[in-house]
Amino acid sequence: MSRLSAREGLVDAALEVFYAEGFHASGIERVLEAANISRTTLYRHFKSKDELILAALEERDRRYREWLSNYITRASDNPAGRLKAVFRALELWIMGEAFPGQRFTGCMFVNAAAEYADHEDAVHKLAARHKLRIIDSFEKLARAAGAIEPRLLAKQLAILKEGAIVTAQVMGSAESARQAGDIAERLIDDAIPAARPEALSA
Amino acid sequence: MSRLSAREGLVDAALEVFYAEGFHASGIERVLEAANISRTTLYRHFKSKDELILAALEERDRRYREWLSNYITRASDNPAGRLKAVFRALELWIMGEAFPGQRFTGCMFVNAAAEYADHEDAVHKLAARHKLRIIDSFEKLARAAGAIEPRLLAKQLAILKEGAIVTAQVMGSAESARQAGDIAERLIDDAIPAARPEALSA
DNA sequence: ATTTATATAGACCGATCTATCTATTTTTAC
DNA sequence: GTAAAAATAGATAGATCGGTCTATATAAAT
Repeated sequence: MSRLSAREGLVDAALEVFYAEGFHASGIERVLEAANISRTTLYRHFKSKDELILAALEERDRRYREWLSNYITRASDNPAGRLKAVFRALELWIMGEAFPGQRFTGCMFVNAAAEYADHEDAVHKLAARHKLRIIDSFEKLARAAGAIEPRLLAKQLAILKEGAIVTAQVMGSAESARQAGDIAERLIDDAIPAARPEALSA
Repeated sequence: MSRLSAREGLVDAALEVFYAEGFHASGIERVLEAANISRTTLYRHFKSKDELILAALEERDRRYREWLSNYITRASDNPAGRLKAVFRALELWIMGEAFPGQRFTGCMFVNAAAEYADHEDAVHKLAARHKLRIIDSFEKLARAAGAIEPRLLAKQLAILKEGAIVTAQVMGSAESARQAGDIAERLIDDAIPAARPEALSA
């Protein structure tokens, strides 16, 4: 194992442990045994638990947005269709079919922001940045789809997405994703004149 | 101080500390000094930290639903208006004007469910019960308002509510409450034939 | 093959965690 | 006013926390 893959294994284990069991609740020891690595090695790569948490969240941000992007890109060839596909992706995620071997326990960034409530905390800031990136990607699609107010539509869809995820996490059911998706479809159709059936028939 | 108020002060302090700083991150000591009480007294009233957390969440559930109910009841005299008023209440809460001396750090039950991810955990169950009670209260209003599918409307509004709260917590802004409220108004109007302007003018 | 440099495992550190126990004070009862 | 009962503060226990240190093993270099 090169030193690069040691770091990768560490981040991978951190992602798994912190997502499944929380940040403060999980000791470094849990990560070490999950990564099958020793304390010294961890502190050679990261100067503190917080740094490891930040690295894990950076990786989560990367993987999550890549997964979502891939899913909606394959699901539809037009921007409006891709926005609608987001909520079908959420449903799969909630049912545990998005990230193999990883049980759904809500959005890792929401969970992180909850444990690190201070907005100035680096962890919290990273969570906010992730959400902003998601909104930005929605906005791009909304603009490409010809939405009247792309930023507004993006924020509305983001609210629906968060609501569906949190509800699923707390209640333990995936129906919220479908319900949010239904609302989203109406918002998208209303915001994109060309995509409205009425406009097409006129 | 009677023994009743000692318990009350303890629950009050627990609510404050755990909401502001998280459950695992807050030691018992922080609660003790906030309540100005000794260890022994705590363990006379609660047999463990978990029991104290459960008691604090029970109290939060009581206070929160009472606050929301009072707000929307005063805001409007009809069920549809009260449902719409929910989102104005959220905005006040996010801005820190709902619970005096308590900075907004998201929904305490969402935060609790995040730290206690196991659905069988008593804390998680309590969080789910709170959300169910909120949905039930929405459903009653929706039914009273003459909604076509009261349960569905209630769930939709709940998703919007959760989305607005989580977004506000992570992003640190109250605009999500207004945006969710705008969507909610459309859903409510669409679900209640008698309340639709078109229907009235027909 | 021997020296040098690096990575490792795991003992160890002080601090902090939840929870208990004891010694003392305060309250209650009459 | 005094005895019985209850509640208190604070010391303490035992476990675990994040983080460091040392002694050993491995790899690289010449």
